[in-house]
Amino acid sequence: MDISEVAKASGLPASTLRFYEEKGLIQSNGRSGLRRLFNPDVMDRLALISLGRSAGFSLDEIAAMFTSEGLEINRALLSAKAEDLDKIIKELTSMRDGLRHAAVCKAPNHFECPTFLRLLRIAGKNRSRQPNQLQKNKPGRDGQKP
Amino acid sequence: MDISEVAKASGLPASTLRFYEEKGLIQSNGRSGLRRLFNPDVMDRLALISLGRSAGFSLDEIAAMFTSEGLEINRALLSAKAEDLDKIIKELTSMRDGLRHAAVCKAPNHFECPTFLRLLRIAGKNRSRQPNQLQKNKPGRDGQKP
DNA sequence: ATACAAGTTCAAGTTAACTTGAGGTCAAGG
DNA sequence: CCTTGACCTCAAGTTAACTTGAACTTGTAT
Repeated sequence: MDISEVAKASGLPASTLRFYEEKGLIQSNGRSGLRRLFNPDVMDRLALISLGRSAGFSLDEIAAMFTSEGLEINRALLSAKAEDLDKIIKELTSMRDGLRHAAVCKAPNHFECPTFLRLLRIAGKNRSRQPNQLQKNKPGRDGQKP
Repeated sequence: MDISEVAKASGLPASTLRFYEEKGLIQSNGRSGLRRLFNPDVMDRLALISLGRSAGFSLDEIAAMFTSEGLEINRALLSAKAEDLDKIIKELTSMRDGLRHAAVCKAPNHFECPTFLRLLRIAGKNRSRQPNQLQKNKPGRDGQKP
């Protein structure tokens, strides 16, 4: 596959694929002239990277999991991450419920609403987590220029 | 309250509080000499900011919710965010389960495990989300220098 | 044969959310 | 009075994860 095929199939811009290669997250297996050639199973790697990112691993952490012999995941690390995720899920669930409530709450302002305040208190307990930013919808930023 | 009290109570370094003030996320209500004085209810604000961050809002989005008259949340936005969260929760749940499985999976490598592959496919569907990075454990970085 | 779209490299730019550093101020204690 | 520590400002630095731009090369279509 050439880079644009991989880009298309993965939804990632070519620049990201090059960047990932440079980081050692994926490999191209040879060139045709200058052009990288990718083995189709790079798609699995990319899926795995995507998974890892979604699960909160940094690219460096993911790279560390892909040791020399393909993929060799540290099982303890997986378990630990699963537990992290579980915690996050519980918090997000509280927040979702809190948000849903706040959206329909009749109190004159949210600080007078006991439900909302309870939510705040839950959120307050977990100050240790960094953002999980959602992608901004910058229009037309897909790696293809018009 | 002076800034160090707020810092202590909130767990945030003073530099972050100043930064938040500059961004308009919190206000100090006056000075004693140079020093900022904070009204105790800044703590509620901070809790709300923490909540917002955890729920995936950027600081700018949060700032936009705190309109002139204290906090005046756009209810439609809240609902929308609740739905976003719900989606994220579902995905994270799949991932958590997938990770738990992978951690104990007997297959010689994860690509031969159908459960893991199913997980990959789930993760693959959701390439639009940015990381939710967990805080690195940099030791001794708490805003207090020795 | 030549144009050109699609590759390539490498360095530098971007964004969010802070942090760090240099240099300055002030109130209280010795 | 003078030192000290906690605070201040403002500019610049940091990190992750990419993106952009400039300048160059190449396979393919005309």
